[in-house]
This record gives sequence, C-alpha cells and structure tokens, in this order.
Amino acid sequence: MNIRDVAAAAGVSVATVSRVLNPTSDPVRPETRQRVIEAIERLGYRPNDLARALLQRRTNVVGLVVPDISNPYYPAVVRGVEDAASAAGYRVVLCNTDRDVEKMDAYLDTLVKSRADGIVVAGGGMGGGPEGQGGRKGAAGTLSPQLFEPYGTKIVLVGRHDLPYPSVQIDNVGAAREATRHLTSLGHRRIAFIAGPLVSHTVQDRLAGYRAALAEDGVPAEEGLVREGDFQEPSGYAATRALIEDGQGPTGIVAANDRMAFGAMAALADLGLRVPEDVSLVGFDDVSIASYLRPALTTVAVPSYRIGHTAMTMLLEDADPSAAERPHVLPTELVIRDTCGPPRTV
Amino acid sequence: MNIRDVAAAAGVSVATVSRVLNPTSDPVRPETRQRVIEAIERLGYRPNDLARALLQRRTNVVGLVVPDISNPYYPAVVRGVEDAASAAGYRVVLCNTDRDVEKMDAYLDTLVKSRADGIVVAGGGMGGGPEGQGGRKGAAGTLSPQLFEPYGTKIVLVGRHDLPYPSVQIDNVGAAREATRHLTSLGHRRIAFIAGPLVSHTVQDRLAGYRAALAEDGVPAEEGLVREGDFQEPSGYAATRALIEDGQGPTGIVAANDRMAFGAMAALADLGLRVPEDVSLVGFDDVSIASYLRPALTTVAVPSYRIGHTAMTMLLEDADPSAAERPHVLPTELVIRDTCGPPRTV
DNA sequence: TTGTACGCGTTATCAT
DNA sequence: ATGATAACGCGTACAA
Repeated sequence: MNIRDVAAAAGVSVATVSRVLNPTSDPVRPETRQRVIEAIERLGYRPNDLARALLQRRTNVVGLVVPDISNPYYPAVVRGVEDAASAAGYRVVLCNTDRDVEKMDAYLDTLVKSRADGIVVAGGGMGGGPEGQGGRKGAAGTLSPQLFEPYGTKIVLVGRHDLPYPSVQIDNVGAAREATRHLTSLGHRRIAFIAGPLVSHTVQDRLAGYRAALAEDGVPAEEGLVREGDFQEPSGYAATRALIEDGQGPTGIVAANDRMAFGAMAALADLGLRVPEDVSLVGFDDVSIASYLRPALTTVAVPSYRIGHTAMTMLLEDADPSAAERPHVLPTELVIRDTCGPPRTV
Repeated sequence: MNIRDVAAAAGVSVATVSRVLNPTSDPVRPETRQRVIEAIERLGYRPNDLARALLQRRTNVVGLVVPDISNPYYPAVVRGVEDAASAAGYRVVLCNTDRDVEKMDAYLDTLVKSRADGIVVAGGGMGGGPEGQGGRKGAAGTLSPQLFEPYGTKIVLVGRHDLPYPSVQIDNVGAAREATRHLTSLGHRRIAFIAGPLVSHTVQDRLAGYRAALAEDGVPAEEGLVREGDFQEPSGYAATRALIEDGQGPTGIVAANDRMAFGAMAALADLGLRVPEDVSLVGFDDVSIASYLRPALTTVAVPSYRIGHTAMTMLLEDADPSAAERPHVLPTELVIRDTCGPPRTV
C-alpha cells in the first residue's frame, strides 16, 4: 500500500498524487484532485513519513529526555514541551532514563539514529547505571557535542548548564535560600536539609542555597543535619526518621523536592510529631498534590510548564549561539501554606 | 554524512560497511573490519534508522497512548510497557491524549504514518475534545480496524474491551464491589461513590460494582450519593464538599481513583470531619503516595506495571486471534490501611 | 571476501 | 496540468 497503488487506482501518475497531498506544490485540476482524494479514502492510504523524512532530511520529531516520569514534577514539563512542539508541527518522543546513564545513552543513540531534529534534555542527576560505581561518568561524556554535530541535532538543556548548549534554568540557589530563610525568619535555628542525589547539579545548587541562608543568618552549619535522598517518598521518610532518632532535633526541614517532603510528613506523623507545631517543613516543586495535603505543604513553586514550553521554543527557534553562554532563567515563588510556624521552644 | 562517506574513508565499498554494521550478514576480513570501524568512530557515523526501516518494512517502534500522564497511575504502566519493549529491541513512543479525542486521533494518525509496528492504547474515557459536545463519538470511530489493516499495525487495548482487539484488563466490577463491601461489612449504609468521567468504561464498571455491592447487602441506592469527577484532585475535593453540604451525610466514600480520594481527604479535613472516625474512605489504584498519607489510604491496588508489561508482551507475540475475544484479566487486591473504620453512629 | 546494482516510498526536477 | 525519473540512505541478491 503506497503512493503507486493510489496512483493506479485513480488512473494518474504518482507525481499527481504527491501534488494533491502536498499543498505547496503545483496546481491540480479540480476533477483530477477529486479522483485522487477518493482513491485515497477508499484505500485508506497514509503517506509514509519515513520516506518523506528521508528525502527532506528532517523528521519533524524532537526527543524529550526526562530522568523520572513517575515524579509528578515532570508531566507538566512534558506538557509544556508538547504544546510548544505541536504548535510548530513537531512531534515529541518521550524518553524516560530512570536516572540511568546507560538508558540515557541508549536513548540518545536512538534519537540520532532516527534523525530527531532536536533533543531537550531535562535533569542531570545520573545514578551511574547498573555497572554500579555511580560517579560522575555519565552526563558530560554522553552528551558530547561532537556526537550531534555531524547530524545537526539541536540540543537544549533543562535544569543544568554544565555543557555548551542553550539551557533553561531556575535559580536553585536563590530559591533554596529563600525557603531556608523563611524558616530562619520564623526563629528556627536547627534546620535540616533532605537532599536529592548529590550528583545532581540541581541538588548541589539547592544545598548551596540552604547553606548560604544559614550563613547569612549566623546559624552554624552541621553536617548531621544534611541527608541524601533520591527524590522519592521512601527516602524522605527514612531521612526524617534518622534525623529525629539520631537526636539531631531539627525544628525545621527543607526538602529538595515535594515527594521527599511527603515522606517526611508521614515520618513525623508516625513519630508523634506535629506539623508545624513541632516541626516545620518546606518542599520544592509545588506538584499538584502539595496543596491537597493537610496541612497543605509550603513549597517553592517551580514553573514546570513554562520551563518545558520555553525549552522547546528555544530549540525550535534555533537559538542564537549566545544562548549557550547564559542560561535562560525563569522565576520561582515560595508559596506559603500551612506547614511552617515558629519553633516550639523559642 | 552517510554510509558512502564511511566507505570512502575506509577505502571499501558501501556493502562492506553495511556488513560490519549488520552482524547477520556475510563475514568480513578482520583487518578490513578494523579499518571500517575506525572510519566509523573517526567520523562519528550513525546509520540512518529511517532508511533502514524503509527498506526492512518495520520500524521497531511501538506507540503507547495514554489519557493523562500526570495521573500517577500511568507512569508504572509506561514502565511496564517500556521494559517489555526494550527487552525485545523495540522503542516506545509515548503519546499523551489529555482525554481529548482530537489529540488521540492526531497521534494515531502520526503513528501509522510513521509506520509504528504496533500500538498500545490505554484508557477509554475520552472527553470529546475542544469541539465541545463530549459524548461517545470518540473511541470506536477513530480506532477502527480498517484504519490499521492496510499497514499491519497491531493493536492492544488496556482497560477497555469494546473493540475487536486483544486487551488486558482488571475486573473493575469485582474490585469496586470488594471495596464497597469492605465498607458495608464495617456497618456502613450511607456510602457515596465519586466517579471519574462517566463516558469511561472503567468508570462505568466500577460504578456497577459499587451498585452491585449495595444491592447484595440490601442497601437502597440513592442517586444523590453518586457524583461525577474527572480523576483529578480538585474534582474529588468538590464532590466531597458537595456531598456533605447537600446533607447526604455519607459515612463512607468510595473514590474511583486515588487522586480524587486525596481531594476527598482534604475536603473532609477542611470540614472538620475526621478519617476514619467520622467518614471512611477507599481509593483506587494504589499510587505511591497513597501509603504516605496519614492516615494511609485504604485502596484497591491495580497491578499497573504488570498491566503494561503484559500488554506489550501480547503486542509483540502477535497474540493469536482468540485473544481478541476474551480480555486478559489481571488480579487486583484491596489493601487495607487506615482510612476505614466502623461508622460513627452504628 | 568484496563490489555493483536494485529497490524501499517519497518529493523535486524536468519534460511534455 | 500532468507524467517520467532521479535522488534520499540503506540492505542484500548477485557478480566478481
């Protein structure tokens, strides 16, 4: 079933069929056009995009690489990307890496082999994959520009700017600083930080913001108050239990994302501690469930939809080279709900 | 940059390059092979999958159509599909329809035009798209078999069996019945049901199970106790407020999914009602956050990963025609946590 | 063991 | 206004 079958059925040449399919080309006599259209309908013919792309040297496909689609933060990014893409006639193929370097490499390989016109790469915290050994191997090596150059594959980064590509960012340092200072300004002095994977630049920046806030307000840093998690609920739960049971006695907790904050809330409840009376809590992301918890979670709202939309727009606009220098940074906002209050013993 | 460039760089013919790339073909003299490999590396050459697919008449790509990726239920399905697919050397492209018929049609069209080898279609509740008018138009028309037949595109359905394709299902009627009877067995007689979009077969079946349970236990049905939602938190919140404020006085609520149950919990808390002392609550799905709420949500666990994995396996195995007759049904399990207890006034 | 040539389904160029 | 035909990049009979 191809264009030749249609041509035969309509009693015309393949060129004519192609012309009625392709609006931009030569005119076709109305009655001929009609015959062709009928043949197409009757046969249920769909032009082969592979052949078309092969000839035109562009696929109208862009890849979107995300670390963990089960994190409720990402669907909004995806939607932003998709909306911008489909408005421009592009299709997006979504690739979930599970924070696994090997999966990411495999997807990038597939994307260039299938000649995607561009790729949006979100998130940097790579786990290191099954070969154990975690470490920093991943990212930089696999995203090497020379991999994409021969094929003109455009790249835009989201949430990292460690490579010479255009990128869209938020001010993680500033946002974490603001979140932490919200607690210090309420009088807290023992504030814990539940981090995500420390290999992630996002996490490093948020941790830096937390430390900066402490320093500014003259609160001595204590390493025992910083715990590494993995962005999922169970790690937030475990970190919080450990924090309390180790006798660190935090009166406030900043979590590097909402999912871990949810875990923290559960742990506090299980330990008989009340939020915010006994312990205050701030999250990061503002995923949709955050406002439906009771108490509702105070958290840093990240404009995830806009981030995705902006990234895809930059990709499509073939951003001028200068864009690779300074990341495009979008604003965050601390949304204050019900999980923070003054410390118990002030 | 193509296979000819590599051939020239290595001083061999394109056929030889193809042979070292394609393990299944003729042997190549080791030293020649080495020269070719070096040329490939040096040039950063990646074979063009489009051309390859065009020639072989298969893309090794399958589509996965989901109604709403932001529903935390779906990521697990996606993962199941992906694991099964990549184990078989297939790539999956994820398509999010937003429960919009037009988006779904557009994706299906794109998938056949790009010659996907198969498609897994999850979820049936189509909203009707921007043209207003909702209704049942959608599904059946757009998934018409004659659309795919000319191209041999295999289809597997998930969570619906209203069309002549193989499908994987859960027993929604039975599961909802069990959830509801959990409440009746605790002594509840005023049990509300918060539905998802009523056009969804899943929702219809769960509603039927709820009604069956009521009938079995001699509880008269009251239409005022059934409310339609849209599977998102806000609709669960609104439905619950309305239920209480309308004076329906339910002592138990069954929600058609967890997200709406979360909304319900928030509403109950805001109304000063305690769970489970004043009102008991059962959800559906068992998404990961469900066990991290306090009280932890009692809910029907749906084997989402297995569902995805099974669906893709069926797709790849080119299920025998008989599979289109009876849906493959997977078991659910009511997981009892802390949101149900005896009614207040028993 | 290696090279030549054809075809996969399109669109674009050049005739008619 | 329409038709014949050459690419696009690859795999693979077939020839050498």
